Amino acid sequence: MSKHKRAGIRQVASLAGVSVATVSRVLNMPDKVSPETAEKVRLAVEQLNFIPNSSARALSTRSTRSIGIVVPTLENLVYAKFLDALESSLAERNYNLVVSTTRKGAIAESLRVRDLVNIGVEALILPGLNHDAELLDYLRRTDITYVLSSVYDEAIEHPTIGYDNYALGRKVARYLVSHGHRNIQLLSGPLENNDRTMMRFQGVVDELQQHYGPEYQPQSQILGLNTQSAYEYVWASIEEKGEQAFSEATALLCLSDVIAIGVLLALEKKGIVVPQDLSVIGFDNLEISEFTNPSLTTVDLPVTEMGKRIAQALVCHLEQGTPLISHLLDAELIIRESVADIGNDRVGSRIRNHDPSSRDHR
Amino acid sequence: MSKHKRAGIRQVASLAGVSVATVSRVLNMPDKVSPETAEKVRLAVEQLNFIPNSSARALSTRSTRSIGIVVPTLENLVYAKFLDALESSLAERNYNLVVSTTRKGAIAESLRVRDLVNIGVEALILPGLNHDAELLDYLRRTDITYVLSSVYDEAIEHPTIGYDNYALGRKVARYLVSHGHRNIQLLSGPLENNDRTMMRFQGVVDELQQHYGPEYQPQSQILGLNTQSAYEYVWASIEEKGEQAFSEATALLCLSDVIAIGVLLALEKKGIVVPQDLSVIGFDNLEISEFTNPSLTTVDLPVTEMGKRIAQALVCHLEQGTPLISHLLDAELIIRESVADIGNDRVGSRIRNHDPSSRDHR
DNA sequence: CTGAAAGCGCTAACAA
DNA sequence: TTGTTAGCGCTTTCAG
Repeated sequence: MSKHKRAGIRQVASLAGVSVATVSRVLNMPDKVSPETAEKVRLAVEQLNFIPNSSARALSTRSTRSIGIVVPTLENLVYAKFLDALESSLAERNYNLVVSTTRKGAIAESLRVRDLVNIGVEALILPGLNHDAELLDYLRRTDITYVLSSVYDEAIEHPTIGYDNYALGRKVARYLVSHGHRNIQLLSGPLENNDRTMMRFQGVVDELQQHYGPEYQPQSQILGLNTQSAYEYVWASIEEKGEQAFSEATALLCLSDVIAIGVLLALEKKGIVVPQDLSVIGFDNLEISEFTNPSLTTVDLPVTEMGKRIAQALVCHLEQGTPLISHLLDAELIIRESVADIGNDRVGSRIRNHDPSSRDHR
Repeated sequence: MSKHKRAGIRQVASLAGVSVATVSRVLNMPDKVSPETAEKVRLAVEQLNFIPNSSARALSTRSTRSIGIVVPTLENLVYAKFLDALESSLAERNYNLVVSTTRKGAIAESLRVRDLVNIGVEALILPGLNHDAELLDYLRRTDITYVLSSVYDEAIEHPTIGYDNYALGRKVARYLVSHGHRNIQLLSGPLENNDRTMMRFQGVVDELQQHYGPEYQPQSQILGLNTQSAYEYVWASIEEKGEQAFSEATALLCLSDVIAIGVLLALEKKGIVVPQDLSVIGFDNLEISEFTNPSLTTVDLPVTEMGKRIAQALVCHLEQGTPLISHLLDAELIIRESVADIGNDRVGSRIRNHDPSSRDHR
């Protein structure tokens, strides 16, 4: 196909009868050039199909205008939604997003970070708190701009922009408690290397223990982070134990909507009706969660807002040196139909009074 | 935070007591350097936290090792799955993926392409056949490597790597016909600017007309490409027309699983049982489609394979000049529970005989 | 408003 | 095996 190499700025310059400096000017600061000269140059650019060499420009301006992110996988709507918002916000500011995955953990995150750094991203976004110490150290030593997403932790030395997963865990548990649930079964994705899930888990447990005493331990089951494993787990449980598979529990608390949806579908298939027989609650608020039967009560994670905030924070830092500070984003509990109020006045009233002193009233 | 500027290759060289060429060698072809020197250099690199400037390298080697893709949005699992596979395959070959979205068409694709070209991607991936003529012309003029994904069309002058959406439309329609369906209602996402949907649509219509005569026209409804619009459409139809909302149709053919899922959920909510009362068939084979009630019969699009093929084709072209040729990928119909066989021997047998001559038998 | 020339930081001949 | 040096193609002073 291609024979002739691409035209460079000098070809353009000579064809337009001006200097390369002028060509560069019409490209980057057109108002500093007389309209006629500019026009001549534009013609030459057009004629030669000139595309400025981005590497040369980047080398000269020391700015690649690209930002990298490493996620476990793109096959997850929560990440997809976040990335979508991030990409949009970055694009508005003329930055590009380079995405990299660890293939669900199969490749070390630090390796992917090196790759991104080597191709010249100016900043990095890493979801979660849990990263290789060496990686974090590397980032600090090499003075690379980065922010941890999907989490908020002001105590930590890294900038975090996200939500408080622990608090959300408590919030969800509290909601269940306020609806009279005591025997709650937790269903979660893998905990290892996923601090967000872990924090939610811990939040749930702590909240339940606060209400039901320190010896209280909810049942829990760790599944894959997908609909299939949840579906199969519920299915198998019912096949095995029959009617009383979940008889000890009044609610299934799923740490992710993809799991909750698998649960809902399997329960339905098996004739267990939600929320009459069993309540289900999720995390993420996927698009579909509004339309399941019954619709799913879940936590709406502010991933779109998070994408915007991160883009803004990073760009301000890169361009104006604004310090990167942590942002806490609010996540709302979306109350729909999948949780029943199984009555429990004492607990209910205890919850309604939210200040610490109220606990002394019982 | 940062005061001291990053170390360059000369600092490393002088600290290691060697020349910059040697440093470059240990970085890029370690075996061409004596182990001792290499070690000295590595130490210096370590000590100075040296990160080679990617722009300088790219300028020198004229290779950015990055490939760009423009998609409408990331919030769609079909794209997400494709991107995931693409990214993995690219990463294996040491290329990076820069993703860019048109925000569901809000921004001109050609603009996003310019952005990608300006930051130096070496190749582009554009889904579908339908692109601005000027854009395609630009790509050809400027001699940028690109491939059209998610489609296959050997007649066209552009390299396409994907599936034959028209043929798939026919395949799905044929399946329905073979199960005795005649009154079929099509439910699709937006047709404008989406040649893939359009081709499927056309394939369905052509196949049906082949069986039921040229005057046959299936009912059809265009919806948004999401679960919500499908759900709401079905819901509203039933609210409005009651029992006979879909009484003319025996099957709902959805050109996308996200739509099929909304349909399934709404039908279920309204007490219409699939497939006894109405059959439903989809396109995409999302993870969840296997677990819906009933499970969804759908077309499994080979997006993972497509990602691999594209990565391979592009990299071979860039590195060895291998010509880019179109690849046709096979997409399988996954038969599950959502389509009933409503009997129709004549049609059934007509279908089973697949060669053209069989049509003369009627 | 325009041009000459000095980099930007690395790679790759070429020479030693 | 190692060093010298000339680019890579653009941006950006600094003069004019």
